Amino acid sequence: MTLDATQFYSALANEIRLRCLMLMQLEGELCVCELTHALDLSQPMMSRHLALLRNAGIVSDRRAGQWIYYRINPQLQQWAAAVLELTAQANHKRTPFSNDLQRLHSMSDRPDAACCG
Amino acid sequence: MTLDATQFYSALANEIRLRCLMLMQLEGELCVCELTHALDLSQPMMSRHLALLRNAGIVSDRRAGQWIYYRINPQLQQWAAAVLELTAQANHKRTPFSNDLQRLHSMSDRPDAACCG
DNA sequence: ACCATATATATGAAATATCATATATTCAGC
DNA sequence: GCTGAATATATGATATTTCATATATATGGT
Repeated sequence: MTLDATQFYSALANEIRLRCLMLMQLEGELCVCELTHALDLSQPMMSRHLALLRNAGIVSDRRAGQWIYYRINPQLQQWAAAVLELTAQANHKRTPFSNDLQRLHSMSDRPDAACCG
Repeated sequence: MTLDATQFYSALANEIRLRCLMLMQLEGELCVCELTHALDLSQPMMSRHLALLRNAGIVSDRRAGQWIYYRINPQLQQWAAAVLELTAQANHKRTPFSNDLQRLHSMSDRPDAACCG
């Protein structure tokens, strides 16, 4: 069950997945539609990348009604969690991450995960 | 000149390159023949992966006579350097990294980089 | 309660793009 | 010319994307 380093970095070696992870790192829990909107991607493509992250144990998911929320897996090994945190701190003001955050915040009809999940 | 996060993680997303980086992180400067021996790979293959790391700005090289020494680039962005350090700390006792270190240390006729570089 | 419909997400299969490896060759310094 | 190292090319393996379709939950009308 232990995630090895190469597998971990392979998951991060894709811009779409890294952008998702950065958003989760900064915002906590996000549903698929929020991520899809923030990154301006097709839903199947987002679903594919989230499945990969989920199978690697990097994110965990939770269903709430019709929505499925993803977050950084709270059981992720400490060093890997630290890597994600470092990456977010150092890069969140740079493209494409800052744009994603902006698109997320300007989304109307967001399900209210952050406040009452 | 700034290394973006996706490019950085793409470089780490390969076991051979990660093993090289871990050795450099732990041992400092190493020449191609030491890396080739420690990882038990062909020279052209090692050269190819080192070229990728060099082009990405993650390692720097220095010629000394017939040998070329590689190290983690001292000008690597701080967050990326911290990621490598974290990864080494958390993983150096695990396979395959521990085996590489052992093979390196048991190599005879090592060029004497560590002591008089 | 039942049925039709809408919304959110996941997945199978095929097409395409990217990456890794092996072999042969070349280059640079002694 | 020998040794350490880099590059070129061909080939095989993996990853990514897209489209079509499937599942699961919610909603409105009867």
